[in-house]
Amino acid sequence: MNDVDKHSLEEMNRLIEEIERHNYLYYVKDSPQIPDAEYDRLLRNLEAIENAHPELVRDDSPTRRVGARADEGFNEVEHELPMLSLANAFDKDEVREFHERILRRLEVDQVEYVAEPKLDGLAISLLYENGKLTRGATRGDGRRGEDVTANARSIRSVPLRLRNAPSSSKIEIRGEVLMTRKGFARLNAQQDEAGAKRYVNPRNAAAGSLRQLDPAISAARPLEFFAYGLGLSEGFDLPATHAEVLDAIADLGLRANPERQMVSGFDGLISAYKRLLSLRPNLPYDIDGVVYKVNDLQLQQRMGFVSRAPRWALAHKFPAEEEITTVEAIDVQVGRTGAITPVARLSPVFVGGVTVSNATLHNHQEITRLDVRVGDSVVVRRAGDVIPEVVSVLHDRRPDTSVAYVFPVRCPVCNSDIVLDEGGVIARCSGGLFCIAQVRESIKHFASRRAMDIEGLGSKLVEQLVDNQLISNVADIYTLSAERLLTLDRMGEKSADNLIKSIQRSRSTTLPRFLFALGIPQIGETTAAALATHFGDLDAIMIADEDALVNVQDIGPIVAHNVVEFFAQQHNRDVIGGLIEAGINWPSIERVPADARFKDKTFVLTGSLSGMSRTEAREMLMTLGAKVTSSVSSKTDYVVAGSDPGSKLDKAERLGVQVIDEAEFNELIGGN
DNA sequence: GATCCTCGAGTTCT
DNA sequence: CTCGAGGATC
Repeated sequence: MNDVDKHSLEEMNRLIEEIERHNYLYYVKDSPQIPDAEYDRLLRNLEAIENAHPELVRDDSPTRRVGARADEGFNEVEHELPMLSLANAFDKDEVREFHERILRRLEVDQVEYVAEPKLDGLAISLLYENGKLTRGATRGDGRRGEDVTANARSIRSVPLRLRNAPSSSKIEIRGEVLMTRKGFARLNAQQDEAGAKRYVNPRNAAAGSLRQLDPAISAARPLEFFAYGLGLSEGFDLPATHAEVLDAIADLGLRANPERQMVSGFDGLISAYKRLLSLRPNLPYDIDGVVYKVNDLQLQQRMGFVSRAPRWALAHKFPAEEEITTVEAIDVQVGRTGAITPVARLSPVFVGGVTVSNATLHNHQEITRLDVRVGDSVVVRRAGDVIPEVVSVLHDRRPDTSVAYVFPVRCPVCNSDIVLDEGGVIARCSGGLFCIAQVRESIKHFASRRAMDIEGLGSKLVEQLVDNQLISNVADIYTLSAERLLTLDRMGEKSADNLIKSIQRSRSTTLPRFLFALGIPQIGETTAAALATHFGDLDAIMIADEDALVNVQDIGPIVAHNVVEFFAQQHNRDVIGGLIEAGINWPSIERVPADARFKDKTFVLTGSLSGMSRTEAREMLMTLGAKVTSSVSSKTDYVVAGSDPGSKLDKAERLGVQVIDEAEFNELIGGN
């Protein structure tokens, strides 16, 4: 070997070592020390040397993650130590039994466990011989699995070489391959673009990706690996506890789950379960439970196995996020704007921790996309706080007698024609004021918290009032008397009195709230506030023509037209007249001084503040001239993060928007 | 004419 | 919270 080659070889080995170190820092330590671009540069440098000296290329080089296509499918491999399954527990009592059985068998009064999330992916085994990855295999039936070495190599969080591995060793790492929720969403978007089939959930996507015959496809999929234990371990000193095993695995360069924790006793198990359950919605990947393992390996051995599951471990499952149920009926709802929304009435099913009996089907397109019919078996999903949705229809379970769903052409409430609006997606009842459903919904909107805030006048009561013809428009609310209210079912003196009081309170309001309450199409809280500040009083808005309206910030020709149209209708003018007569009043708009402290500053509030409600904070900011919006963008000046902030915080950090906490916020506004 | 930003509207259950 | 679309901007 000449000097040049020798130099290249040294440089190549140095680069491989450095890349492996950064992989370790990134995946295991979760603290990258160099930007991604710098990492890519290292990879490219390595590639350049390898291209110049093909004869020197090492097969464990990080550039060699993607191998050749397996045309013949996967070979079967036998696990030297079977990959066992875990016993499941679905409630506390089963966990208590598990714990008490362990205490009894081991004749101890307390026992320590490791608790970690049960990742919803697929189990694989990675075999490292003398530190090099030589085989990756799926779990299969536990005894035999499929050889997916080529695809396992393409996963970035699977090191091709262990760090500090004993020279003569055979170490089998076991863990879970999964796809993050973000990666899953991205993949499905790509599948859509390519006209390919969508995956149902991240687990299926991970399984499908790992089983691609072409490792190049597998490599392009966002797969991740988390180790949860050891299989075979020859030439490697086993520590005394499972927690130490996981730490040792991390030292070898693999990622163990960062949420693992040691707990003690039954109460410890349950608190770990609760902690992970609350963490669940915020984790980047799906988990379907918690795994408890006796920490002490000697004690594990004394516990032994039952059939194919260890007695020292238990999977405590969360309520499933997906369940199968049947569609009993498809109804349509009529919204305040006449929007016709189809709703699937479901046979009640416990999913994601609550009982779900309704799920929106959004619109006729969605019904066509799903091809859902009454009588169908459907998969319903509810993850975290997310609203339940019908994910898919099990078409092979469809009864022979089923008939295709026909979208109604007439409003089920008022029998008016249903028309598609411009986009062709939203169907609307053309009944307008003649549709009692639209009247009911617009009254509910008027009374709602963000509008006139009439406490006690909720959905049920509005329906009662309208159905009993005590009111037929929003002005009628102010003609109600306690005596009339008492004629309603389940209405006592106290409730009637309280309602009259809150109606009275609502007479004093603000112009933006009043405008919003009217329910003018396309006029929400923000636009209502813009109208109010621009024109100053109601009369000016009512007589404004389209040209005048488009001068308002964020109002264009379409919205302007809606506003003019609304005030042109005699009925609307009458109702507004009635409301003013009934004593609705608001303080005249205080012009925000041009030198206001936060003039032209945009704020977004997230999480809850301890000192004031979000609404209070918003109103305070607005009086100081600030604009308060609901979504973060590059134009946002400050994001105020209270406790338990939502996804807005992540976005703010990504966009580099200034984030301030409650203390800083108080300081900022305190200067006034 | 295309692209980005933001608002409005509708949604489930406790 | 998410989707669709109006409005602003280049």
